[in-house]
Amino acid sequence: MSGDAQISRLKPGRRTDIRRENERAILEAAEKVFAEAGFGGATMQLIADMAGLPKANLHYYFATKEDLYRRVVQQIFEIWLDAASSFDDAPGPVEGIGAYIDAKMDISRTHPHGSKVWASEVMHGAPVIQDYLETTLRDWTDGRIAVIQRWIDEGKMAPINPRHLLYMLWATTQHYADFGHQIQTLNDGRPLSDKEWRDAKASVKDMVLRGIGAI
Amino acid sequence: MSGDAQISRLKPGRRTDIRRENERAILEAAEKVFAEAGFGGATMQLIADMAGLPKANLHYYFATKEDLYRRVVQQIFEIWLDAASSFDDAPGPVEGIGAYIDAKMDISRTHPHGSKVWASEVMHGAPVIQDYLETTLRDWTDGRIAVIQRWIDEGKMAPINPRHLLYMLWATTQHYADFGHQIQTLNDGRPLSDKEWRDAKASVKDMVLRGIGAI
DNA sequence: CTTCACCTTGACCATACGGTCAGGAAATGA
DNA sequence: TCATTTCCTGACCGTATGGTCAAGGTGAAG
Repeated sequence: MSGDAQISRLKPGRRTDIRRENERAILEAAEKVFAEAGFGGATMQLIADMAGLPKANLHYYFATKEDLYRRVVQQIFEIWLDAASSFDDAPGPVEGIGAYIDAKMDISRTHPHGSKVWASEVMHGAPVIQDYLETTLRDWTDGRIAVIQRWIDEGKMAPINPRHLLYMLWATTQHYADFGHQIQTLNDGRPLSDKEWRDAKASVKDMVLRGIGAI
Repeated sequence: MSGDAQISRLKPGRRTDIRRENERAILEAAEKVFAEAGFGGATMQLIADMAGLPKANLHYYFATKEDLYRRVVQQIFEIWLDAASSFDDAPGPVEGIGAYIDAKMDISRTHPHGSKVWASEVMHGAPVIQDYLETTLRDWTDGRIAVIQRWIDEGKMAPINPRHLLYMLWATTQHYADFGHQIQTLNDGRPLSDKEWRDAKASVKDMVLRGIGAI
């Protein structure tokens, strides 16, 4: 068993490749369609077309529309959590929160669809990922609140409410993805350039770090 | 004609009352359903049930689902703009931006559904209110940027980028409506109490006003 | 070559949805 | 009272959607 597994990992075999590649293409298309149309507005047909597969093939890899949606949301949540590591091992708020803002702003730029799907899911009452909110997210939040409180106790920042600081960080960074269309419209219809993204990141970091008395 | 109009305004007449009351009930139900299910997930039947009317009656007052949706979004946008007046006639950022944060946080608490519908609309590319973004919102934004820039020039706040300050204000205040479910989950499943809302408002104002060097 | 597990897909189905309509009820004004 | 406008609604329709299925294709192993 384990020998076979190793061999198939080294020499993947076309079968495995097909499955992996098709699932990847479907998930990528699904993320985009769910983000642009919402769960209710998205259709399996549209996802199939975008993935370049017949609709029946989608149901071969993902039993139901809800299963596919669940996978998309979970995928995003994991990216989300990975970025959270920026927070850890930082000596103080300037480094920790600064790196976290950088990471989340980068995700907003590279994964705008995922951010929208997440936002939509939460706005509709988190019917699919409620358990994640109650376990993983709550634990993560509590841990980060403790870190921030420690920084406050050590006099490295002003005594603000750590919970509302986290909300502000989430809101502000994800805004650039979720409301990207509005931002683009107010930017004369053009997407933010590299320079404008750097300005955005710098502005957010400046306002937040100054706002918590870290600089 | 004008005489009749005046009379019917003073003594409304049952006809007018019926229309106004039914339209109000439909719009209220629609706002909630659109917020909870998105445009695609909402059904006219569900809105009708929630408004206590047969579905066919909805189509008597609103020709299509899209017409009804459009009215809901417009309604929200107007509430939005009214709050913006907090910004004007303020001697400086502490009063102006402070009042704006107060007003927007209050709206997030009293009109969470509307905020979600707006967010959903923008996230999906603003198919219905794109023209509002390009005209009314852009003009409003430009005006407010000018005001902020004046405050900066007068030395009343730090030289931050006014545009990104506005984005932060929108993001942070609306987060309490759009992500209210997540906030409630992280609050042990309970909605924010009066005191917790006061804390939230105070925290946001404190961080923002300190962040822009106004206090 | 044969076998077998895995993949592919056109055709099909039941359902639910937005929207229509005809005919009746109710209110208003003359 | 009668005529007219407005309002109400059950029944209906065409369409689009999520999902199914049976039949066939394809590559790897023996």
